[in-house]
Amino acid sequence: MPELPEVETIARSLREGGRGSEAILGATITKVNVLWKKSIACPGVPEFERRVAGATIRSINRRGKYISIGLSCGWLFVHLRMSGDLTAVNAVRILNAHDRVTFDLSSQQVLVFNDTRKFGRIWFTEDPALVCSHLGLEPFDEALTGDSLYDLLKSRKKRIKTLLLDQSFLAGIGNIYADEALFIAGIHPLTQADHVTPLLAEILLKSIRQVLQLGIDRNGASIDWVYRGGQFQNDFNVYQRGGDPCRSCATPIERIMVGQRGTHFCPKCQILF
DNA sequence: CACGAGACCTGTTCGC
DNA sequence: TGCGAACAGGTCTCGT
Repeated sequence: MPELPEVETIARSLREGGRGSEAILGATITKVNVLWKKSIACPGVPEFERRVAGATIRSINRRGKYISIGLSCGWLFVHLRMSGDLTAVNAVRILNAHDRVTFDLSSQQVLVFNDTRKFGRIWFTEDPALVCSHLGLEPFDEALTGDSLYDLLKSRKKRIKTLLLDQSFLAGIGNIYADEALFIAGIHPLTQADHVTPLLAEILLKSIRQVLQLGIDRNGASIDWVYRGGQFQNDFNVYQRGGDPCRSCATPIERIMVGQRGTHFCPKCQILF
């Protein structure tokens, strides 16, 4: 499910409360319950439970599509992959279907990792680089400019859509926001990255930031049963609109597969460079 | 280096 | 109505 705006929304909810979550900053983890062992990426489950129990939650942030939770003794990183969710609720709560890991808190709350498809993973580490050193720049990083994006693109032969999904290129963009950003930019998803000119790179960066910011403003997108509360799905121009008329020129939106991902675009508004 | 296929998983939707 | 296929917001690994 979650791309940058959804992960940002979830992290903010845990930090400040909202979207069905309570704020948990300052709480101490009293007990860890691992219900699906594979949800723990590292270290092993016994060590994970032992080391995380007793830790105090000091910070909650986002890096790429990871939620980073700063503890008194290290870091928790949570990647929600396709169907994960992380919420904090009052302790009086019955176990729900697909709950994979729960953290009992001193504040009479429970932090719950729920993940239908079991793709999500949680890491505990003392060294954040171990988990996220492979990530590229944040799309809103001030160091990222039209010029620097052009520099990153000019020697790459990949299709632009594939590159936008590459987390070591930029961190946080997923299938929805890649399609939406390329539509705003007027760039065909199959355009080879090194065909993007400096001017196009400038336009693409603005488009990426525009759709991500709108997504954040709408609390993310909620498409089906997985993630609720977001409203960005009402602003889709192309994603899941195959066959529907383009909002700009009325040409039917096309759907193709790019790198085994459903890809949506307007064949008239988006130019293959 | 770039791409496609397959794996990891469960649930919903679509076509016959 | 039933049933199998296709598809889903992600990422890793392997073969070409």
